[in-house]
Amino acid sequence: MIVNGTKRSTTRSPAGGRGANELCCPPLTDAPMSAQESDELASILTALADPVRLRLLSIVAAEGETCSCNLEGPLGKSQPTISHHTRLLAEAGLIRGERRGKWTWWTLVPERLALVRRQLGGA
Amino acid sequence: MIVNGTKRSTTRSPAGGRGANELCCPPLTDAPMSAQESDELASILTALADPVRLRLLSIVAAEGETCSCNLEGPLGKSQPTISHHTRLLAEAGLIRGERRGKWTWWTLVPERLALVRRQLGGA
DNA sequence: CCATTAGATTGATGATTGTCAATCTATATT
DNA sequence: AATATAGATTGACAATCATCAATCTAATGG
Repeated sequence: MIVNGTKRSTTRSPAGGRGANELCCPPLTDAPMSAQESDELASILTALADPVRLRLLSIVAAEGETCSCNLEGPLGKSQPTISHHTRLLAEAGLIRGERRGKWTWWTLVPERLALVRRQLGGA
Repeated sequence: MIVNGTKRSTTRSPAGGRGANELCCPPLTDAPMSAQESDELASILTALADPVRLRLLSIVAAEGETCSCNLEGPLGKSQPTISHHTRLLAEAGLIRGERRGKWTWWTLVPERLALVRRQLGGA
């Protein structure tokens, strides 16, 4: 079922040639990153580098599963703006959306956050 | 000694009211973030969310200590551009610069990266 | 079938950002 | 003092981004 960030052109997984929970690359503190590695990580970090999206993400994580209508209020943003942010987060593979009836239910993709932590020099 | 990112107007530490290695906040996956928390984290993530800066950071981490002149070549960017990026990373508290003679020596601030990892849902 | 509701899409606008040429500052060397 | 070198600063420009009003799509309820 097609929803939000899932309308990407290619058939690639969330974003970048790997599954969200695959190992990928060593921490950036271990060895100089390649241009490709840095491009991929930067694209995920760009999705995270916004106050509204960080709070959105934390709400989704806290609620376990949330529809967009539960986000507009707490975040104080318009419906199109929320839709925009959920789309960016989904394209980055950080959340997943599932359409059920009128609502889209968003859930966290914890492995994706774990990948970021690891590449950021995770222990 | 005044160098690069250190020219900020206030007397605050690296960026945000805390020292780089202080505890601050629980992971974003534990509870909804406040607007202030998300602003602070987003500002660090914004500094990280660029391919050139990620590679710059990984080179500094690998070398242990590097002058700007060792960055222009590997990163393929002009001198002002490198200076711009080191400044942003320093303002975010992710690297520290020390002027010695003609050179500025950059070092990683690992606690700052650790803080980001923890807030990103670190174990 | 019509009205309502959730949310995605489009288009426009103001703000931010990455980049570099040109310039400036400070240090080192002769 | 004159020259050279490392790097910071300024100014400009194109590209990207966050935001929202307006519109469109799809599903629900009468």
